[in-house]
Amino acid sequence: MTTIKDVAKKAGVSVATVSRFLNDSGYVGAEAAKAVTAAVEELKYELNPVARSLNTKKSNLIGLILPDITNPFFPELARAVEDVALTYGYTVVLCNSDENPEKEKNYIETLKKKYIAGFIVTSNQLDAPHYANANVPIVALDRTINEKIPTVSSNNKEGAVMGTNALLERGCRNVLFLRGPAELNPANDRYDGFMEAIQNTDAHYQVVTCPFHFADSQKIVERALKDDPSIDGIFASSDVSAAGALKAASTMGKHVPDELQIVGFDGVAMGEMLSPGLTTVAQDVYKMGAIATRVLIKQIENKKIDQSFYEVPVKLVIRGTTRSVAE
Amino acid sequence: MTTIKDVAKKAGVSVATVSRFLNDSGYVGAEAAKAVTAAVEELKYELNPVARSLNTKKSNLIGLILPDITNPFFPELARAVEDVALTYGYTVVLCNSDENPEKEKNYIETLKKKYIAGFIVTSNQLDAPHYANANVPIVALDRTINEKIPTVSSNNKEGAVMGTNALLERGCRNVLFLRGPAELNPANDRYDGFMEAIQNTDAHYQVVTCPFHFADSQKIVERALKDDPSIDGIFASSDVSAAGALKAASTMGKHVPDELQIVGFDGVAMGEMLSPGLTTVAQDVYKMGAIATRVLIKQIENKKIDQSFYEVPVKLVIRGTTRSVAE
DNA sequence: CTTCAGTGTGTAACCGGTTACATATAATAT
DNA sequence: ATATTATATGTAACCGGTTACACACTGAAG
Repeated sequence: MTTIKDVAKKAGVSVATVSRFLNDSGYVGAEAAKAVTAAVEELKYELNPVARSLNTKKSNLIGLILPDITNPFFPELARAVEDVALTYGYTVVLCNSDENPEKEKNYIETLKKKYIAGFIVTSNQLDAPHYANANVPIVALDRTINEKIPTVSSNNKEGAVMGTNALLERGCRNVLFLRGPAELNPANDRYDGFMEAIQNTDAHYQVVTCPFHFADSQKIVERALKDDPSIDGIFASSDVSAAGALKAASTMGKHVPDELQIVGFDGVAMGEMLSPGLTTVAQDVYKMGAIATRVLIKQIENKKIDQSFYEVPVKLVIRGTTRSVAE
Repeated sequence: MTTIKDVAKKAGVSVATVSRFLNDSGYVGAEAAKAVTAAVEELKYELNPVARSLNTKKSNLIGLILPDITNPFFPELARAVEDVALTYGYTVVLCNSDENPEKEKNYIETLKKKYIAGFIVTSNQLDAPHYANANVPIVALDRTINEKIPTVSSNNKEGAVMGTNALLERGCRNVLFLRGPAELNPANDRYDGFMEAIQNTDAHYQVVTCPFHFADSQKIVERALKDDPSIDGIFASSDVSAAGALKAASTMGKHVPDELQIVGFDGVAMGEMLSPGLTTVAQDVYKMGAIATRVLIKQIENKKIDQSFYEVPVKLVIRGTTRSVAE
């Protein structure tokens, strides 16, 4: 392995000059620069990032902390983070937290020892001290941590309004809202949007709390449909729940979309694979991940960040679980 | 930050003794050991992994190279790798290669500079030199790289036999096999299994090559169904293709499973969300990832590995896209 | 002709560990 | 009693970089 010393010798300068040249810091004369360039080229020198880290107490590692990569929402996020990180020369460490604060804290501690550059975090531990006091750049994704930490999120409330209206415009008069867990910020925002859209309307509605879990959602919807067969529209706070609802409709012989219309929220790929295809409020998950990563890198590189809250617009994707709108 | 020197001073010994004690290498007297333990405790000393890496040219980083985390097959794998890695004190770096050899090579080079401990690789670049000559522990997942590199894989061939028989036992007489891309080892094994199971049978069959892609699969199946309406069974080499087939059946008004039965391969979570639920040959993806990681870590820690090929059994999961078996 | 800021470069300390080597003592073998 | 081995520890070099500091030179300002 060739080191900076080899380069220095070959170029006939000191290691300090080579280092300065490589880091574009301090003064380096034109001749020295040329000699170093040539030596680097000839020896195929590549800087040792570990040695650098030890000095600078910095690295190009980014930690991505998420509850569970297995949840269909996250892979796309991870993909975006990795893509953007790569173009900026950063490397992504994957951390499944299972929403467990101990695990999160552990990751943070472990990676800080490696001089991790920063974290992108998706967590429900809203105001956990290990984030607030982490003393390392952080960007929160999809869920607010605290005011000092930049957040990127979907426009959940507006999305919920859009989704609700989609159902109403298509003739639903008795809507079941599948509300996500109260600990989740986005779930609350979606709930607010739903309420805002439906409240001054003559439509009936009911709200049921429902985890973002397929089988549970299915069960909950089956019961709701049994209790009130006149439900003609379901707005689920997540696509997984919507899939559960669709399955419930299928097992109970409710025809979708003729007897029952369903709208999901998320826009995961699975939605189009269902039959009928799932109408949903699609988040631009990739974009969220990409923005989060760029904002994080700006923070890391001490560049000014213009805002501390980024809201990514959401889009209604009409597929087969809703009818064409009545004029 | 407290360093090994602080500990040495506090314990009244030299840094060498502290290091030896911490690494359990060389001799350390009982008194010294006690003093060091106390000092570590009192100062809350934690070893700096970067400094250690610089010396030892080792790290506890594991690279996970996969085509695209967005592909529903991989998140579960990643999850398993991360889980196991964590219990052994390793950290996982996520690498989306897009099957691009340049990107793969790049990751390997970049991470080797960080003294990465090893790689888990899922790649189609079967005999790529950057793997064969990587000079770092590697375990291949799901796809064979070369003979020297341990591989863990599903029992694809046997699984395909099971899937085919499931269709035949349930009365299919004209089976369409959706064959995966020829570059993929598992696709070939599944094809072999299908052929073996169907060949000495009086059932008709046809084989169509079909990428592991939903919309493409749907289109291909729609055409096949149009060309030959007597097809009464489809065995897809992947669940995503099976989902496409199911969708095709739905758009063409073929009732599943009465007129057409479908079996997939993979066992991804999406399968149960479809209506009807997808009958599939399920791989134990988590187990594959877990085994791969353990084998890799054994390699890293220079422990003997008993075999170089691990085959994880596959399981037939019967759901709604197949009928109950005729007696 | 000083003085001083800007430019260019090298020496050596330092980041926080590991480890080869030297040295010393106690235990065992011959 | 002496040689040999196992145990125990410290000193200092080293891993491969960064950077504070000292020093030298140049050109412009006063």
